[in-house]
Amino acid sequence: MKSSPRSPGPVSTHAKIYAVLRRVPRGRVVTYGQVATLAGLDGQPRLVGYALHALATGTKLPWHRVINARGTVSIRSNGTASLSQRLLLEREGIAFDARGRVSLERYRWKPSRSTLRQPNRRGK
DNA sequence: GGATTGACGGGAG
DNA sequence: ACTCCCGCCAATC
Repeated sequence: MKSSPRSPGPVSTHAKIYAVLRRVPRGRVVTYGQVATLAGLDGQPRLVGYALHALATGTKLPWHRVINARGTVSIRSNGTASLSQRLLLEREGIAFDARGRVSLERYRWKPSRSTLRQPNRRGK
């Protein structure tokens, strides 16, 4: 039996989030809320942020591709935004606005039909 | 084991 | 378009 800490499900919440994160292709970004939805935690974007916060420094996960719904790099508890995150994204070809915002309309990752779990995004 | 926090989102003003 | 408030749930102390 798995020594699941206090995970309600068979897989820990973090694991689900990390699994989704791994699918985010290079040059694309996703919002916390979107990751939460894809991870089966629809409506709990904070859990995503918490999971990312627990990531080790040398993680292989593309954590930098996760930004908030405003299209900006989230401010850490540190009080400052991760500058490296922006650099990593720009390095992948993602352009930032003069105000430091990314065009979600343009870079938001759209998962394949197979992994599609999104209920119905604001279909513009 | 209870209380607080936290890489957010959405609505309301 | 921006700011403030509340809520959700897990992890931490």
